[in-house]
Amino acid sequence: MIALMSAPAILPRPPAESPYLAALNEAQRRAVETLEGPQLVLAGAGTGKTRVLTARLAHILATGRALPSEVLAVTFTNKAAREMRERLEAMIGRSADGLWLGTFHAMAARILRRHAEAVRLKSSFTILDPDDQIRLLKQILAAENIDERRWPARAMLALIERWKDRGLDPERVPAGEAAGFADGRALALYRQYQERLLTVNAVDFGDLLLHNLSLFTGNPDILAEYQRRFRYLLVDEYQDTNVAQYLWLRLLAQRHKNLCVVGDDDQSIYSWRGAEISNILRFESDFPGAAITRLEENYRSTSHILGAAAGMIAHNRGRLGKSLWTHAADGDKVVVCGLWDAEEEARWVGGMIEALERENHKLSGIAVLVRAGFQMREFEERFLAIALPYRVLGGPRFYERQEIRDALAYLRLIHQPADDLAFERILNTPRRGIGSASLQQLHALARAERLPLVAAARLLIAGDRLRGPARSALAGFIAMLDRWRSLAESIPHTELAQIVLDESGYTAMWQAERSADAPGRLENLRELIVAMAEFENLAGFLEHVSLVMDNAGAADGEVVTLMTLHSAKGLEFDTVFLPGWEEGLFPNQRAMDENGLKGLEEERRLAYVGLTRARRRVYISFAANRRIHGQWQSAMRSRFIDELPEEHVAHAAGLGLPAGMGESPSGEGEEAFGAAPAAPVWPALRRPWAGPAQPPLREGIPPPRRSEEASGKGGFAVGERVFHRKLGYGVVTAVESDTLSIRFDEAGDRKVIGAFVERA
DNA sequence: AGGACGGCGTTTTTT
DNA sequence: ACGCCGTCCT
Repeated sequence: MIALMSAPAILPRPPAESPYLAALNEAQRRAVETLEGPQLVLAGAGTGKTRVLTARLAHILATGRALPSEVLAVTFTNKAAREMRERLEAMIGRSADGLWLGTFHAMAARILRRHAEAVRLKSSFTILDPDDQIRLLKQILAAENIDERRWPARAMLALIERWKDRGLDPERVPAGEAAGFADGRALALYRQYQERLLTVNAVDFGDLLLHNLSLFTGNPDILAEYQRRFRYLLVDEYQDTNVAQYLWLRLLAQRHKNLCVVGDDDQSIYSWRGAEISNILRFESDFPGAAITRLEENYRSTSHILGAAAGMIAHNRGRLGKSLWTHAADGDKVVVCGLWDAEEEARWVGGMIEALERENHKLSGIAVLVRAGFQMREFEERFLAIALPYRVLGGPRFYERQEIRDALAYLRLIHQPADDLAFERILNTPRRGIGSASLQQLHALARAERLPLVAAARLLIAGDRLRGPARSALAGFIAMLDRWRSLAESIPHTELAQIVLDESGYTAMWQAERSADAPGRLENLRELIVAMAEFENLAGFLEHVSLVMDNAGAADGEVVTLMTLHSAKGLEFDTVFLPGWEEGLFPNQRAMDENGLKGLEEERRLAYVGLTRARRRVYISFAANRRIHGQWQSAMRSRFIDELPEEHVAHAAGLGLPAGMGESPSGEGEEAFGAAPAAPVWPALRRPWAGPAQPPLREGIPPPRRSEEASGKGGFAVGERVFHRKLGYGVVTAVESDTLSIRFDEAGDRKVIGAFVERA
C-alpha cells in the first residue's frame, strides 16, 4: 500500500564538491554517482528526473571517465534531447559537442549513415514520412490486386510497424503471424515493401532501428567498434522502449555494461505503438547485478494530489512500486464534479478558469487534459465564446503541411535522385500536363528496367513511345531538375530552394490560388527557407526535417493549454482540469475490449499521468450524458474517480446536476473550494436532444450564431475594425472559417467567434 | 479538371 | 452525426 510518509529530517550535507552534486538529494545523488555497471533509476513523476540525467552526464564528463564522444544518451523526443543538452551546457559551462545525445532515431540514423552500404543503402538515403509510406504501400497493394477496401494500406502499415517495433525483419516474422491480412499474403507484402524501400534508397522510422540491428548482427567488427566507443549509456523514459530499442541498447552496452536507464513503470502509456512495459519490469533480470535507485521525493505536487494519484495507481498490479512523498503542504483537495453533458462540462471548466483568472492565477499555468481529440471541440467552442485565450497543443505540424511537403519533395529529389516518392509527388505539381497516363508509362518502364523513375523518364524521353505535349513537358521537367542539381553544387542551399520554388512554378501556383489559406501557405514557404539558413547544407537540413523538426511551439503568452493526456506527459501546470472521466471514455472502452486488464491498467496509468501533471490544483469532471458518434449516451462516472481516496477528494456541485449526483455513497457532499463558476445554474434537468435554443450564456453576450451571417462571404475581413462586448474595439488580423483573430486595443491578441463581434 | 456522391471510420502519436 | 477520402461522372 502506498502511503504518504512524512518528510524525513533534513540531514546536513557535506560541503559541495561540485555544484551539480550539491543540489541533489540522497537518492538523486546515488543515481548520479553510481557510474559503473547497469542501473535502473525509478523516477516517479516530479522527482527531478531531468536534473539527475543531466547531472549524471556532467559527472561522467567532469570526472574524466569518458570523452563526450564516448557517451551515448538517448531520449524519445527532440524536445527532451534539446532540454537535456541545454541544461547540461548550463551546468558544465561549455558546449557539449561530440556527445551522442539525441533521440533513438537520430542516433540510429547517425550510425546508419556511416555504414549504409553494409545494409544495401547509400548514405544519402531518404527517411520517409508516413504519407510516403502509405503511398508506397498503396502501390504495392494495387500491383498485387489486393482490394484496398478490405485490406487498407493503413492496416498493413500498422502491421509492419508493429513487426519493426519488435525487431522483426521479414525473415524473422514468426510463421502464422501474417495469416490475418490479405489471405496470408502480409509477409510477402512486407518483403516487397522493404525491397521497394531499398531500390528508392529510403528507410522508414522503424527501419532506422531495424537496419541498425541487422548491421550489428551481420558485422561483428562494426558492432565491436561501437561497443568499445560507448563507455556510458543513458536512456530516458525507459518504460517507453520497444523491443527493437531494447535489443539495440543491449548490443551497444554489452562491453562496458554501463547502461543507466531512467523511467517510471507507472507512466507507461504507449503500448499501442510498441512500447514494452516489460522492458523496465525485467531490467534487473536482463542486466544482472543492476543497481536499482528509487527517486521518491516529489518536488511538484501537493500531498493531496500525490495521495489521490497514489491511491488510484495502487489498483494496478505488477508494478515495481514507489512511495512518493513531499515536503509540500497538503494544499487543496482534488475536486470532482459531475455535470449534465459535455457542453455543461465545458461551461463549468470555462467558469472555473475565469474564476481563477480573477484571483490572478496565470492562464499559462492552467491546462485542460482530455482523453481523446474529439473532446476538445466542446472546450474550444466554449473558450471562444467567453473569449478565453487558449492554444491547442499537438495540432498539425509544420512539416506535415502540404506546401512544406511539396517543397521538401523538390529538395529531396535534388539531393537524392532515386527518391521516387518525391518525384511522383511533384511531377505534376504544379500542373505541367504530365497526367496519369504518362506516369503509368514511367512506372512500367521503371519496373521493367529496375530503374528509379527519374532514370526511366530519361529513357522515355530518348525513345519514341511518348509524344506530343507530355513528352516536352517531361523533358522540360527533367532538364529543370538537372539544372538545379548542378546549381546545388555552386550556390547556398537557401538560394537554391528559392530558385527551385520560383522556377518550378510552385510559388506561382499558390499566388494564383485565391483561397483563404493561400497567403498562409506562401508565408510557410518563406519560413521554410528561413529555417534552412540554420543548416550548413541541404543534407543536414533534410535530416533535420525528417528527424528533428518538431513543434517549435510559438512562444505563447498568457493562454490556457488544451491537449490530450498523452501529449501532456512530461509537462506540469499549477492547475489541471481532467474532464471526461466516464466509463467507456476514460477508461476507454476500446482499450478495455482489445486489451482487457492490461488495457485497463494502461488507462489507469494515463489517469495517473494526468493527476501528477498538477502542482497545486486538480479538477476532475464527468458528464452524465455525452454524444458519441452522433448518438446520445448516458454514462457513469469513471471507476478511477471511485479509486481516489476519499480523504483527498472534495465533491463540487455541478451546474445542472443536483450536488452529489454520481458521487460515491459515502461521499460527504460538496465542500467549499474557492470561487464558484460565473455561469448560471441550469433550470431543471434539460434533455440535450430536446432543448430549443438555449438561454443566453451570460448577461451581455449574445448566444452564438454559427452561420453565414457571421462568417464566410458575409463575414469579416482582415484589417476590419470591430467591436466585442467584453473585449472592446480591435482590428481583425486573421480569419479562419468562423474564427477571427483580433488585435484588441485593450485586451491584446485574442481569438473569438465571428458571431460575437460586430463592425465598429 | 473539378465537382458530386457514397462509403467508412470515429483513442492515444513520436520519430 | 459528421467529416474525410476515393471514385466516378460531367
